[in-house]
Amino acid sequence: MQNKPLSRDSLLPALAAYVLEHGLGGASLRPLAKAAGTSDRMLIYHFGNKEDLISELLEYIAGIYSASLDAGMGGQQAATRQEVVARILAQMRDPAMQPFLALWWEIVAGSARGVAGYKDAAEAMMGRLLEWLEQQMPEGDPDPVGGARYLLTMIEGAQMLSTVGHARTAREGLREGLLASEQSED
Amino acid sequence: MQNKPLSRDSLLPALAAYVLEHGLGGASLRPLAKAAGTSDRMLIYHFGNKEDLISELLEYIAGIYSASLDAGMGGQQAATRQEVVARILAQMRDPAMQPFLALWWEIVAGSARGVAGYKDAAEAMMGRLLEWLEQQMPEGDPDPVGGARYLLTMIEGAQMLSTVGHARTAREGLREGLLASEQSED
DNA sequence: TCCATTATGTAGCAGTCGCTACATGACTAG
DNA sequence: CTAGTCATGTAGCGACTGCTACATAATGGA
Repeated sequence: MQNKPLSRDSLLPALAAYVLEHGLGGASLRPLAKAAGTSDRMLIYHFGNKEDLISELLEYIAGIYSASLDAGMGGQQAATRQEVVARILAQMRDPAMQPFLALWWEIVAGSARGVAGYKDAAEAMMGRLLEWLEQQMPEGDPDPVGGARYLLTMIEGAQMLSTVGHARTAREGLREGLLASEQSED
Repeated sequence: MQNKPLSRDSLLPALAAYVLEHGLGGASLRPLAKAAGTSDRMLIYHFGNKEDLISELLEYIAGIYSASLDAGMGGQQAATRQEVVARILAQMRDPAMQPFLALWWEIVAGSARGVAGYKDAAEAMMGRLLEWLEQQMPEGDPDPVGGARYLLTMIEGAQMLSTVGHARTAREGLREGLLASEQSED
C-alpha cells in the first residue's frame, strides 16, 4: 500500500503517451515528469540523464508498436497486392494512428541528424513492419519477399507525400504502381 | 562603404546555410544571428518574431531548392524509368545533398505536427520536384504524368528507408517495382 | 538494534530561450 | 538647421533547460 516504488517500467507508459501527444521536440523533463506523476528529479534518478531516457523511451515505443502489429495481424489473407496496400492505408488514416505517425517523422528526422537512439528505434520499427507485411502478402504472390519490400517502399512514400499535402499525388502514384505490378502478374 | 543596411534578403542566405548545417531544431536566435553577422536583437527587428523568421526562411530555402532543380535540368533525356530513378538517387547520395535531406525530414516532421509554415514549404518543394520529374521522364513513356507520380512515390519511400538504415530494403523494393513497371511497357 | 541502501522532496544553479526597453548614431525630408 | 525615421548596441527580464546538492524518510539485512 505504501508509495509503490516507481520504476522505469512503470513510468514508461505515461511517458510514451505524453511523447505521442506532444512530440519529442517539446519533451522536456518537467512536463514529462508531471505527465508521469513524478518530478524531473526522479526521472534523472531512474534514467540517469535525458538522453538515456529518450533512448529507452523510443525502445519502449518500438516495442508497443510491434505488439500492435502482432495484435492486428489476424483476419483473412488479402487477395491482391492492392488489397494489402488498401488495408494498410486505411489503418494509417485512422485518427488514432495520427500521433504515432507524427512521432514517426520526428524519429526519421532524428535518424537523419544522427541523434543517439533514434536510428535504432526507427530501424527496428521498419524491420518489424516489413516482417509483418511479408505475412500479409496474398497467397499466390509470385514473390512475397520482394513484393513486401516493394509495397513498403510505396506505402512509406505515399505516407510522406500525404503528410506534406500531396495526398493526391500519392494516390495516383500508388494506382500507377499497383496497376503495372498486377499486370505483370497476369 | 558605411555599414551596409542588413535587410531580410541579405540575411537569409547565411541563415539558410546555418539551418542546413545545424537543423531547424537547434536553430535559436543567438546562434542564427551570429552566423549571419548580427544580433538576436536585429533578427527580431527585421522579421518580427522567430516564427515569422522560420517561415520566411523555409520559403527562401524552397526557392533555392527550385533554382537548383532548374539548374540541374539540362542533359539528355533518360531512356528508361529505371535510368531516371538511378540518376536521381545518385544525385541524392551526393554528400553535398546530405544537409538538405536532413532538413527535409525535419520539415516533414513539422508538417505532421502542424507547425506554422512547414507544410507550405514542404508542399511547394514536393510540387516543384514533381514538375521537374515529369520533364525528366523518358521520351516514349506511355504515361509521363502518372509515371512521374509513381516514381516520386517510390523515390521518396526509398529515401526514407535508406535514412533509417534500410537501404537494402529500399534497393530491392525499387528493383521489384521498376522491373514490373518496365515489363508492362513492353 | 544499527546501519546501509533505496526512494523521494525541496531548493537551487548556471545556462539558454524569445523578446523588449532604452539609448544613440546616421541619414533624410522640410 | 531641425525633426523624424531607420538601424543598431547594450542590458536585461522572466521563463524554462538539464541537472545537482542536501536532507529525509522508509526499508531490509546483519
